[in-house]
Amino acid sequence: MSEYFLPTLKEDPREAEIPSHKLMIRSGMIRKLASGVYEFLPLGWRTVRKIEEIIREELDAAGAQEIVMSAMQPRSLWEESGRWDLYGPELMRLKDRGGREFCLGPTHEEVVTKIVSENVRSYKQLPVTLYQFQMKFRDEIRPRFGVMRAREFYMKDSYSFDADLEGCRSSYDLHFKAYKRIFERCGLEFAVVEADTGNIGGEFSHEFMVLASTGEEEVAVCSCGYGASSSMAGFKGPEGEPGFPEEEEKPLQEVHTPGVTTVQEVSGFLSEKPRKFIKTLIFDSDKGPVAALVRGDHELCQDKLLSASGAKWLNLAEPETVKAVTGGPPGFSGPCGAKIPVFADEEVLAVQNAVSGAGKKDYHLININFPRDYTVSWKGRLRKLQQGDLCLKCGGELKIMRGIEVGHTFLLGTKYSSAMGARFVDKDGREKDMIMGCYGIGVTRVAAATIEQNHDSDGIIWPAAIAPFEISLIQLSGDTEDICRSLYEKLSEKYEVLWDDRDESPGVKFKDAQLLGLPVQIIVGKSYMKDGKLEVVCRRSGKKEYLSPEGIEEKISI
RNA sequence: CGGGAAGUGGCGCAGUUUGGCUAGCGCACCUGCUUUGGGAGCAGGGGGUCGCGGGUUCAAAUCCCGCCUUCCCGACCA
Repeated sequence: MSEYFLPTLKEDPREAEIPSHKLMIRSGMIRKLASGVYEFLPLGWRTVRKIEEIIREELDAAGAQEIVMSAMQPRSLWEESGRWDLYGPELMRLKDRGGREFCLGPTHEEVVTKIVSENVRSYKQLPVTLYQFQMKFRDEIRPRFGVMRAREFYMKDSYSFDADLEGCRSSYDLHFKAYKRIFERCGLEFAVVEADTGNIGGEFSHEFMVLASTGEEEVAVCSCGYGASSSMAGFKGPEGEPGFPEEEEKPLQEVHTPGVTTVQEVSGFLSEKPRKFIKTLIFDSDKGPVAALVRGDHELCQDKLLSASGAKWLNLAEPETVKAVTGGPPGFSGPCGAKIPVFADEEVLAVQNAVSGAGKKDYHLININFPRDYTVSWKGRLRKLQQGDLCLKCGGELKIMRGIEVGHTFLLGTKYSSAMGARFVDKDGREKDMIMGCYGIGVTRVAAATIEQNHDSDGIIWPAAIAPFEISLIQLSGDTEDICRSLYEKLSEKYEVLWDDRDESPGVKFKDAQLLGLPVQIIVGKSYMKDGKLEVVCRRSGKKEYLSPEGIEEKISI
């Protein structure tokens, strides 16, 4: 260790906020070069390679084959798939000296599809699954939390090509199972959830989420095993809602509500519960303005509106647009007499004698009833999941948890193969599009997620499988160098040992050992000088035993 | 991109409000001596364009203008 490049820090770096980020910097795993761009130092890279090796073993066992593709990709390739324009500013673009345009790959569907389409002609050559480890580049809108959301990050991506959907499902399944084993072997507590396919596209997908309070995404999980990302989760509202009995329909009435716009304000002004409100949101989209209705105590899920409307993009409308479409300024929009398509969350329609904006400044309508007073062009699920909602499969209460997305599997279908002409000749002699799947694991993110789940106030507590080393050999007082050297040599035959032979005070060595969090610490000091015993400490439990050095390599378990 | 905060030796910070002596503290680093079980002690020492550029002033880390970088929140709730 006196020769190992391992700069540890006593104090938390100012830039770091969450435990994994602080600890990765303090323990000398990583350093920052620019926002969202990190270097991996020897200790950090060892852990990355451990994770990489676990992934490699499981994917090889599942029949996938490792390759390495270029990080730099020509614009023309991305134009074939249509993503040069679609991917947006997240795509890192550059030009060579001749002015030819390239991007730094954020993912490799285009490249791998080209490779396979150029080299596979017959169903006899299918299925094939290729994977690689590589630095990926995404110009994130806001990099944060160290390597958790970085602009340059190490990723494993694989791609499967099959002759038919059934084959693709089994390729998908092989990956799905391999992923479960990978994350189990890494020692992670995780949930698998049904997820949105986002701009990768495809038929369906699953996210592998490491559960942690610092997670960036919300997921819904049920004790019955069902799990989904919060934007995808199927759910129903809680049963029986006390305080809202069936009511007589009352006549529609306009009330003066000067200057009050938000549900909360109007609710206070009229002494009505938010539950009685119809929140009306006006959006601009590529298909023109649309209105979305959710109950006052609910929140709109924009992803759901996006898929319901079939639009490519949606933005909350500017005040001028709101005025033009509803007749009133923002804050006074309502569903009655709407002239644009209205998308309603199904729970809105059940609200009796509801309150909403009147479509003119400083007025709201009360006693709105469906379908008497307004119509909708679409009804379904638009609102966000919230605490208390019930599982569609078993009726149990869904738990909303935060998670870190470490893996994502997609059944792509023919999206890329048809766009890029990846075809083969099938048994029947006809040319068909290959059916694809793609599968990613954020390797560097796995390292960070592991620390989020495994740390205490002293430092990291590595699961043995991905710890950078397995044993901290801590050499203390004076005359222990020789015994340490022989221990180091003996233990190294079986374990990965980090020998702290630095000329530092005991306190420094203990603190650093706790910080680095290797599973087992072997301390050679007082007890050895006194009665020849080594002190063996488990980092996770803190349990100590005193063992003699003879046959020590057989006596410890990691 | 909108809002907030911040940039001062390697790291963490004070100083800026109210301009003024040689820019300071802790840690780290170097030398020597002592020390050696929970981030050692003493003595000596090295290291700073105070983010960058411009301006105001007799005088700028400090005031003004512009820019850059970093972090946090948001980027959908009418």
